[in-house]
Amino acid sequence: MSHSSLLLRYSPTTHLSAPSPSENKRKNDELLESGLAKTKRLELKQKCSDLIVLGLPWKTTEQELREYFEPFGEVLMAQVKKDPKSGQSKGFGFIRFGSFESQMRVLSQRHMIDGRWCDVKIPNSRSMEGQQHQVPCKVFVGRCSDDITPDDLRDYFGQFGEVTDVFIPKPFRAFAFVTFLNPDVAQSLCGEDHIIKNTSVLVSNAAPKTDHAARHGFGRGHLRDAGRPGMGGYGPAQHGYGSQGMNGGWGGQHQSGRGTEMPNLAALGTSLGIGGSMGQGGHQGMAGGQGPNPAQMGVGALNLGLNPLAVAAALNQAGWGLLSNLPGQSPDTPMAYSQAGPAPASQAAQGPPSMAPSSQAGGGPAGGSFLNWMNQGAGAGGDAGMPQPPGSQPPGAGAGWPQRSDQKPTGAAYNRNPTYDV
DNA sequence: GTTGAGCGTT
Repeated sequence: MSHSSLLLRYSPTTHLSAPSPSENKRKNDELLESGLAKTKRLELKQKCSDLIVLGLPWKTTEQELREYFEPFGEVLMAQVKKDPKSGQSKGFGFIRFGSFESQMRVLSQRHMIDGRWCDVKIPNSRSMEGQQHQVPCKVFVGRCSDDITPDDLRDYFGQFGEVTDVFIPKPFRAFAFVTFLNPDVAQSLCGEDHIIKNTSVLVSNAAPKTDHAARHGFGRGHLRDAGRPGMGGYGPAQHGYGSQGMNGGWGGQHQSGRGTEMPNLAALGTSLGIGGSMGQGGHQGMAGGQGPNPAQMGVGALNLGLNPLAVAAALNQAGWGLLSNLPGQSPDTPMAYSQAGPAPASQAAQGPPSMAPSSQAGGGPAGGSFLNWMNQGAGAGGDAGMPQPPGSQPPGAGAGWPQRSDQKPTGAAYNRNPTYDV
């Protein structure tokens, strides 16, 4: 199924069980609420944070660092970490942008600074924060009867949107988890009663996993009620996208080996507004060797000139888990995006290696990487939309990463084998 | 005066 058809099919009002008038009112409230939550989600997601710049030349000064990044937008802070005694640079620094758009733009590519390729990332000290704002794709299904199978749940909930995972604890505990591709679908179902196999089940928010120790021992005793493990449920808790813990969050894996609770491209599409608009690469207007001025590019995801795949990759490395190693993913979903994006003419040669499961070996730079491919413009002409400060685009770039003899490939771009986490 | 994966004295 294509992504677009999924979105078209999604309707918050499509439910089998007829809601009572009072339920309808509540439903309206919830829709309102969900809108607010969505807004908040957006705000949370668009907060700037400091960015770490790895791989700086020893000689690069803070002034030079700032000057390099200024074409991307207002630079609020630029610092090069140095040894206090010698004053010698440690080879990395931090920058802070005034706008999220600038941040995204910078995160989505590598940077040639003073002759070295540098990686810009969300620093580890901050990367967990993003995970607290993840959108729950998973719902809790309470009051399950013991004759409801995973397939039953998959079939039933499949009418609302693509189901990416189903989990029924064993031994039987009268509840289950269903994960949707689209977090909006998941949210739209929360608080509703549904009838499956003549059983009325209650759908509510899946609580973040916070207490691994308790779960380990099948800690039924500490559950607040038999139908609701952990905290959350629906209601006021819907306001809170931030999970309490730094670990777990919304990303329970259920030991199923194909965890899909992380935010995905569908979430991106709905919350950043880029879904279904993957056109022909970047803005041609940015092409040309002139000094780019990314700050003048339109704001709003649709006008960012960002390749959605690039955004996904950026968010991924920003700790939002959009891409991950999921060897067990269904084979059809990635294609929905690979088709939507600009198809590289020579995709076999320079497409994201992760598209091909066979390219997992080693995880080295051989054959490039997703980010690699992305930064080449993700295909013909795609990099026209990427700001390329003077000097950042070496001659011949686009045919592959420049491989400097004195600089080995660094960072996640080479260590990962991202596959689409959708 | 060297180095090249990492993660921020305040």
